[in-house]
Amino acid sequence: MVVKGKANSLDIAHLAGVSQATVSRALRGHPAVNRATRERVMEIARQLNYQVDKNASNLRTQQSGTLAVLLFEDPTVDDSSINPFFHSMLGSITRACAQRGYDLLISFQQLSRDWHADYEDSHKADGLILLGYGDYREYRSRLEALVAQGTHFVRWGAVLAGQPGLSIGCDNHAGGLAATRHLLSLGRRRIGFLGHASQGAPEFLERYQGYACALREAELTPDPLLQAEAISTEQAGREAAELVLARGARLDALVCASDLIAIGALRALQGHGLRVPEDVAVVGYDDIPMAQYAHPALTSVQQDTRRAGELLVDTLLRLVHGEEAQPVKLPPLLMVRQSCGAGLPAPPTRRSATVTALRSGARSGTRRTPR
Amino acid sequence: MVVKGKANSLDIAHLAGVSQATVSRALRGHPAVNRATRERVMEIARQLNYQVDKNASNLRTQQSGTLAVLLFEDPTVDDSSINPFFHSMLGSITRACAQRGYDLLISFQQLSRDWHADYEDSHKADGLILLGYGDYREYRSRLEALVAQGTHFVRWGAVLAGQPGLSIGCDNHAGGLAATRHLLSLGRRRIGFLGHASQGAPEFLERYQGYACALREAELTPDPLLQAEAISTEQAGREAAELVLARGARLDALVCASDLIAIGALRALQGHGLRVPEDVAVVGYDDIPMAQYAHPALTSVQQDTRRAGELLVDTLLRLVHGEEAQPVKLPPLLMVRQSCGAGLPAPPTRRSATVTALRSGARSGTRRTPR
DNA sequence: CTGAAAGCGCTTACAG
DNA sequence: CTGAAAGCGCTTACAG
Repeated sequence: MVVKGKANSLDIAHLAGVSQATVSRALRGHPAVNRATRERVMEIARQLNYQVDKNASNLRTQQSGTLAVLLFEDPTVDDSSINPFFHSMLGSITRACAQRGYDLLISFQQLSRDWHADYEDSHKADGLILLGYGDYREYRSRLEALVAQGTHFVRWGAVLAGQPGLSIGCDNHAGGLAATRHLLSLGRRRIGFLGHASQGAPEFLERYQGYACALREAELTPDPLLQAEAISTEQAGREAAELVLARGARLDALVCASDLIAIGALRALQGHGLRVPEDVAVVGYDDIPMAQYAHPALTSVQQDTRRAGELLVDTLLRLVHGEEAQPVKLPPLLMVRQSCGAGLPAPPTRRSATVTALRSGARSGTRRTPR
Repeated sequence: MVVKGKANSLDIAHLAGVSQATVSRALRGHPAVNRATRERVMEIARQLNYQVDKNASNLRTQQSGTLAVLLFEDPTVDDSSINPFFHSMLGSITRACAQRGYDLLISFQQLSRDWHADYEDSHKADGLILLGYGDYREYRSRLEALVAQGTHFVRWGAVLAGQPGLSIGCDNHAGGLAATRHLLSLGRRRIGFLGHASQGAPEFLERYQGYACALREAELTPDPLLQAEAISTEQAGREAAELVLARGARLDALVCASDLIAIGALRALQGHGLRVPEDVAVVGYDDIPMAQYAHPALTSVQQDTRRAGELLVDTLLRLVHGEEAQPVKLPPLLMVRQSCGAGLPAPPTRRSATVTALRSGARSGTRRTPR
């Protein structure tokens, strides 16, 4: 019962004394196969360590049993580090795929390069999961091309009307709203926003709009002096906070569009001698593992990555199978830790960051805006 | 020039007025193809958005152009979080694969379940990369099965003699040595070790041996009272530190077999009112992103994940192509931050953790060993 | 430089 | 319940 090299279904057929077609049926659990036959075939297959050749079966069935994740990274980010939030998503997608019997291909895409990557056209994957914060405008046309080609895909990100393809995302507006309401409830009034609140980053824009909405509920006006643009890196967060501080306007809290931005902001604030949360409260977004190790531990808006991964996979699979599928907005969850100052005494007499505080504070090493 | 559904090479052949074989040759860059012919074929392929069907070409060539990463997780770990160190490895492997024109399949393996996963037997991958800290003894027999089946694979981990297959790893002994020597050079003498220093976890064992070796160089003896077992989780680290503290022996530093263990230890020490690094210095291992956000920032032994990913991929590819390949031990790098107390004044008068300090310290919530 | 043909290892109507 | 046969879309000797 030794077969040189890898065994194939014909080898098994010979050994079992049946046709190759019957071997194939037995292995796939075709109901019409005689029970004794099936068991004999299965046993021989087991002994030979036989595995169906996926290339052959995929070629025949025109399916791949594989999904692909395309991870988009902002090219300005140091390419050795992925945003930790996407690591978490990746983990949950991988698990969801495995549970459903699909393999997962992963690919890091440079936004700059040509990318639809044609996993589906080349029959390497039945569908694509698109992950990443990038400039949305840059790749909208590419999404449209995917739709035009009939490629099956789902996108993680802002759920917008009139958007090509189907998106699954966190309710970013609700997240920005919750973070800001929480700060307001703690007595903060001069609340800033750090993030790239442009059309090109719809997730961040929605978080900003939630922030602005909460302020208006409290009859406050978002102050442009307390806002600065930042992509999702610690350095951008530090620079954005420096910029806001340099403007000298009063500030007692910061809502940050991501945890990396928030961690950068913490460093900048502390570098200026400001205490977090006593002088300036900070709230982040994503609840990456680092958030709880930040000092002080970062209050953050958590996205349910486990549920998100499952939804992305299940939704994509529905699309692949030609079923109806809906975009979904997942509710965010505010994780309250120390950086928002939730445990502090009543706020009225709290010192807040002013030009004075800024000038008297220790200078941090990296200063981008010389003013 | 419209073809219904996906175009295949025969469609192109008709449009170009050549045989399908010529299309295949032109597309693959076969040198014998007439230049004008090739250009015509390429242009038509481009217009049709044609992609070679990988299932067909792989079936024909008996290759897959794909590698697979199998990530093993300790089943006791909360399955929503992967050790951050492996995230970093995954990122670098993904990039290395992409650069070399290979696709990457990823799969999370439960140690408990059947796993060789047969990616190679089923022709889904040309080779496997095995990643993970698990109980080595549990899967040694599986490695042997892979070798027996002629599967191509490389393993990340301890490079041991007589081990099945080929391993690429960090020089764990050198890492443990460097961490401990550093603490000794700062005047620490009562240095403990937290990690699972058994045969089942050879990486940790090697780190332990480096630790013990450094102590002996300094004419000190590793004290079993200052050692405790821990798998690589924060909780295990906290519990291990609690256990050591509960024994009441004097302690002025801890070498931890991973950063997660070290972060757990920090919490336990601080929960007992001990100051890090003044009372007890702590050094971790892996230099995960969180290390620098720990409080105090964690001194840690860094593994060069970028180089590691490249080496894993290149070595596996050599194996796949039937070339010679060698195991490699990468040199570690000690990243000095605050937790080791490098910036502190001379040590002789330093308070150290004693039974007294323990008893008087605040109690942390989680206590595993009631003694 | 190009074409006709075989064949990679399956799956699945079609017959019986 | 089972077999003979076609065919998925390529690649590559073999001829010319």
